[in-house]
Amino acid sequence: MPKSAFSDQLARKLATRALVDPGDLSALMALSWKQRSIPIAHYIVREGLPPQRCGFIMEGYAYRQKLTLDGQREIVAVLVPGDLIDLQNLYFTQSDHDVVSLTPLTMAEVPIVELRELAAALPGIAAALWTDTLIEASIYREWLLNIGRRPAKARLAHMLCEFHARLRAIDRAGEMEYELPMTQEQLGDAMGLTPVHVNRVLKMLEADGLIGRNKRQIKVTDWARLRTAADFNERYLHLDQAVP
Amino acid sequence: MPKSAFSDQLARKLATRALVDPGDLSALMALSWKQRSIPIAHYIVREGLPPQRCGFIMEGYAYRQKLTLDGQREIVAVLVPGDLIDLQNLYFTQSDHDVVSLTPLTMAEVPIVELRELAAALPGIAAALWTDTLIEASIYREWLLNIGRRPAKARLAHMLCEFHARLRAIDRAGEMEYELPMTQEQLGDAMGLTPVHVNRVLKMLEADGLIGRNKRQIKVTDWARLRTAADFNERYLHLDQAVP
DNA sequence: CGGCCTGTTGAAACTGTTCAATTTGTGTGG
DNA sequence: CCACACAAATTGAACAGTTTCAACAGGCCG
Repeated sequence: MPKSAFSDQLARKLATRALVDPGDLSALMALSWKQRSIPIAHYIVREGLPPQRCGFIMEGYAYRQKLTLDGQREIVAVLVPGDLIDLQNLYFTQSDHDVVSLTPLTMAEVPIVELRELAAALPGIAAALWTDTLIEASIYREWLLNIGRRPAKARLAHMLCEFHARLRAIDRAGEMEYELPMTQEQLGDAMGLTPVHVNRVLKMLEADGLIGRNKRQIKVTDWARLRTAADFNERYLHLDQAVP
Repeated sequence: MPKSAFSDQLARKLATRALVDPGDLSALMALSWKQRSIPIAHYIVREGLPPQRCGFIMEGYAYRQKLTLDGQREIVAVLVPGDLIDLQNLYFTQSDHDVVSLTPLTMAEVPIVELRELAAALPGIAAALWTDTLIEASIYREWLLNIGRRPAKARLAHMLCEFHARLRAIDRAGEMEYELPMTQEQLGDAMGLTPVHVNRVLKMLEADGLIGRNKRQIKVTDWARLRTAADFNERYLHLDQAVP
C-alpha cells in the first residue's frame, strides 16, 4: 500500500473526529510511521506492559480483551480499519488490557513518545485524537447498557446494528449487508454470552426475518424491525462529530 | 467551602493524573469556577443536550446512566468527590448519557469552552485531563468484564473492592470500612442485576464472612478472600499514574 | 486423508428474575 | 411524642433465560 493511501486514510479518519488544520495534519503524517503486517490471532498489545508505539489499522480487524483469573474472556472493543490502537493507553505506564488481531492486519506504527510530543505541540491534533478516545469511551458506555440490561436477542441485534454503522462509515459495508469478521464464540465474548446461545439467537433473528446469513455475511432483511429489536440509536457513535 | 479548599482539591486530583506544572495548574484554577449545590436525585447532564459547562465534584456522589427505550436503567459510572463530570463530553456536540446526583452535591462549574481553550493553550493541562478521561475509559473496560463474565457474587465483590480503592484514594474510606452511597436498586443497575438479587448476594457475602454491613456501611472482614472472590486487581484504576 | 476449528442441535441444570408480600427505617405532620 | 406515609430492605416461591454438557456435521488446511 503506497504511502499516500495511509495518509489519506488517517486524514479521513481524523476528519470524522474534529476539524483539523491541514498543516497540523501533515505534521502528524510526517511522523516516522512504519508499516507492519500482523498474522491472525496475534497479540499486538499485552496487559501489564508499557505502551511503546501507537498503531493505526490500515486493513483488517482487531479486538481489545480482558481476562478473568480463571481464563474467561471479555472482548471489550472491536477495532476496524482507521482505528488507532494505542490511544487508550497513551498516557499510561502500563496497559490494562490486551489487543489481539481478529484477522490478518496491516498497520502503521509510530513511537508513542512522538505522538505525545506532537499532541503537546499541536492542540488541534490533540483535540482530534482526544475526541477519538472519547468516542471509544462512549461506545463502552453503550456496551455496558447493552450487556447489563438488554436480553440476548436485543443484545445481538444491537451489535449487528453497530457493526453495520461503523463499517458503513468506512465504506466496508453495503446498504443492507456486510461481513462480520468474528466467530460466534468471539461474538459471545463481546456480549457476555456463550457461543451456543449466540448461535441460537442468530437463528432466531433469522427465523424472525430480520437478517439473513451466509457464512459470516450478514444481510439485513428488515432494518426497521432490527433497529427496534436492538433499541438502536446511533447517537453514541458520534458520527456527526466534525460536521459543523 | 473556601476558595482554597477547591483549589487544593482540584490540584490534588490532577496530581494523580499527571505531573502538572504549577503555573499551568494555577491557570486552570484561575478559571471562572462557580460553586453550585445540587439536591439529591437531580439531573446534572441530560442525554441529547450540548455540554455547556464542566462540573467538578467537591462533595457528594453522582452517577452516569443510560436508559433503554423501555425504561431500563444502566448505571455506567459512579462519580466521587474530585471527579470531573463533563470531561467525557468535552468535544461532543451532544451528550450521550445522563448524569444524576446520588447524594446532595457541592460542585464547582466552569464554562466548557474555557476549559477547551485552556487545554489548547496548555498541553500539560490537556495531558492531565485527557489522562483522567482515559482512566475512566479503563474503568468502563473493567466493568464490561465484570458484568459480561463474572457471576453475581464476584461481580458485587468486585464493585465493593473498587469502591473501597477509589474512596480510599480520596480519604473517604477507612482501612476496612466505608460508606456505600447507593441503594441496592442502584447497585443492581450498576451491575446488570435486580435489586432482589443484589440483596441476596450481599447477604451471601456477609454469611461467608467476607463483609459486615450496617445500613450502607460496609466493613470488610476478610480482605484476602474478598479480593479473591472478586478477582480484583487494581491495575485498571491506574492509581500510580503520576508517581514517577 | 485426517485433524481441527466452527457451527449446530438437544436435553438437563442453574443462575438470576419476577411477582408478591412483609419488615424495617425514617421523615413528616398532628 | 406518636401515627402515618413512603422508600428501602428482606424474604419466599415460581419461573425463565441462559448455560452446561455432549454429540455431531461441515468446511478448510496441511
